[in-house]
Amino acid sequence: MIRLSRLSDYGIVLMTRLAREPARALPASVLAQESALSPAMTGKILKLLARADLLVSQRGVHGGYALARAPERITIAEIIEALDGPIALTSCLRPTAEGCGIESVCPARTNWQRINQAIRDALAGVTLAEMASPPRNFGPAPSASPRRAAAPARDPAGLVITSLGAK
Amino acid sequence: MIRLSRLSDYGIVLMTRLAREPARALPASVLAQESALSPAMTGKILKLLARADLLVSQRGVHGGYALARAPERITIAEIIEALDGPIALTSCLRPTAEGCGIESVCPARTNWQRINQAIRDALAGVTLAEMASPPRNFGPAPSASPRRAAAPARDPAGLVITSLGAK
DNA sequence: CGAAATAGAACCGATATGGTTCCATTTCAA
DNA sequence: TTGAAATGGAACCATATCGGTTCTATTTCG
Repeated sequence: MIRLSRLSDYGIVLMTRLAREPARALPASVLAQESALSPAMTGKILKLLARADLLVSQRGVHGGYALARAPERITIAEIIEALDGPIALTSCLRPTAEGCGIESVCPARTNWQRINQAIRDALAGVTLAEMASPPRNFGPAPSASPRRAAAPARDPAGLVITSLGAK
Repeated sequence: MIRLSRLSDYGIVLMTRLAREPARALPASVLAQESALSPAMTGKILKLLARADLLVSQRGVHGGYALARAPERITIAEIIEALDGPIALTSCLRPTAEGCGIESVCPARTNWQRINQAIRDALAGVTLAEMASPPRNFGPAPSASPRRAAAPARDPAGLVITSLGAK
C-alpha cells in the first residue's frame, strides 16, 4: 500500500529531532531515548544516514551525530533514499533488456515515469526544516518550501490516511 | 523503499489497457494475455477493481470487464487504494490512542501530514487517461489533468528510479 | 589504559505479499 | 436443457523481505 518502511519512518523522526538543534551533535543514546526507539535500531539508522552524508559523526568519548547540512537543504526524499534505497514505484522501468516481456506492448510503459516523477517531486518538495519547525498551523505552507505540489485541500477520492499497524 | 505493490503495479497496467477502449468490455483471459500476466493473478486483480467500483463486470458467456467511468475521471490513487488499501506512509498517524508512546514528544508528529498530503496529491493528480493516451512526448502535460504537481524537470537529489527486482 | 562512543557486519524470526487453486454463480447458445 | 464460458469469492501456501538484535572492531578522550 505504498508504505514507508519503518526504517525511513524512524529515520525521519530522528532527523527531525536533530534539525531542532542543527548545531549540536547528539549521541545515539540520547536520540534513541528521546525518540522512544531501541538503541540498536537507532544506531543502525544513524549509521546509514551518516554513510549517506546526511549526518556527520564524531567518534570517541564525546561523539555523536549532527546534520551535515542545514535542515532547509535536506529533503525527505534524500532521507528515504539513504535508508531504503532508490525510490522505485514500479518494476516496469528496468533500465535495460530482460524486462517484463511486453515492453513493446505494455500500454503504460512510457507513462510510469509520470507517477514516479510525481512522487519524487512530492518527496523532494518537503524539507527537514518544514518537518521540524512549525509544530502546527499547517495552512498555506510557510513558503519556505522550494516548490511544492499545490495541494489544495480537496479530497479527491476519500483516501483515508490511517495506521499501518491496522491488521 | 516506497514501492508500489505488484498488485497495484499490475492493476494499473490492466486499467490502462482498458482505458484504450473505454467502451468495450474485455474478458479477463484476453487482458491477461495482452498484459503477460497469469490468468489467475489477472482475475484476482480485476475482481478487486470491480468490487471497488472502478470496473463494471458482465458475467456469463460473453462477459468481461470495462471501466466504470471515463479514464479522465479515474486516478492512480483510486486504483492503488482499491488494490492495496488505504494509502498510509507512516504508522505515526494512528487515529486514536495507543500510539507510538511519544505522541506528545515526537517532533515530527504533526508534520507527517505534509508528506502524506504530498504523496496523496501526487497520486490523485495522475489520471488513467494520462497513463493511456499520449504514448510519448511527455512535456508540459496535456492539460487534461485536473491539477498536477508542477513537476519541473530538475533532478533534486539524483534519485535513481530503477528496478524493484534488483536484488 | 579503559570507558564511551561510532562502524560494520551477520544473524534471526515473523509476516506480508505474490501467486495459485478450488468452488459457486451467472449467462448465453446450441 | 444442458454445458461451456465467464465472473465472484474465499482459502491456501511459500518465500522474500523487513524489523530488530547481537557481536566485534575501531576511534577518541580523560
